Amino acid sequence: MTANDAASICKALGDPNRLQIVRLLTEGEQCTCHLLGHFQIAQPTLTHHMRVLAECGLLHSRKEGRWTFYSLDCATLTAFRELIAELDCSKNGGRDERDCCDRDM
Amino acid sequence: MTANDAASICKALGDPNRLQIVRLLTEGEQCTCHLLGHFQIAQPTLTHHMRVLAECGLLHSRKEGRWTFYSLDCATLTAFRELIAELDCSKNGGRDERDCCDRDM
DNA sequence: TCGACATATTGACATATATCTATGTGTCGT
DNA sequence: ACGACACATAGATATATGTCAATATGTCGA
Repeated sequence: MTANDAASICKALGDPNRLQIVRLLTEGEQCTCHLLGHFQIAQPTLTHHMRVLAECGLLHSRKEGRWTFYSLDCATLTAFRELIAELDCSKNGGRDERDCCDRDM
Repeated sequence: MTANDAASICKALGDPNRLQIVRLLTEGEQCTCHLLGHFQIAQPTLTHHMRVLAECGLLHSRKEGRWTFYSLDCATLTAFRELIAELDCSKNGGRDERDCCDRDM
């Protein structure tokens, strides 16, 4: 996963509704109409959010009759979780101040 | 950390430049001018990005003479990492299809 | 076949965002 | 005191985004 891929996923998760959608999907595959019951948004708005989540690779969709079932793309989500997990702060404060502009620019 | 806090952080990390800034800061505290050397953006643009990252709690800033040093807020970052780590996909496909609209809406 | 249902698409709109130039503010060295 | 430096703020602009109403598409049951 490239840094740009990760940024796209972060951007997708940057809307509270979309983050909640992903959290709901951790419980398993769900159809649009079921998800819709959890939000105060119109149906086309939810479809828009599902598209954003799908375009960055976070979702699978599957049609069955009238319904569309969405589920998390485990490979993408796992790669993303690992990238975020690498953002550690254990080195905070360890940088020598003399490394500021006088030396580096 | 509330879901809205997490969404704000995701939104902040949803810009490729800002995600890279956070990655650079995992190496330790750095001043604006040093960070600026890594990007093709104007200085006010970088300041804008630093403000976005600070407003969602990801950064500390410290002034020393002419310089402003930024570092990661370890508490916020850790809480965020844990929330993202909880987005697992092990239950994918476990939902009974009969649970769709007929039953739930 | 017909109507109800589930979802997708389109188009519009208000707001948010990333970026820049110009300028302001505070600090340091001389 | 003065100029250079590091950074912040203000204002402008083009683009992106979240939302909805209206409509289209495809499916199912009667």
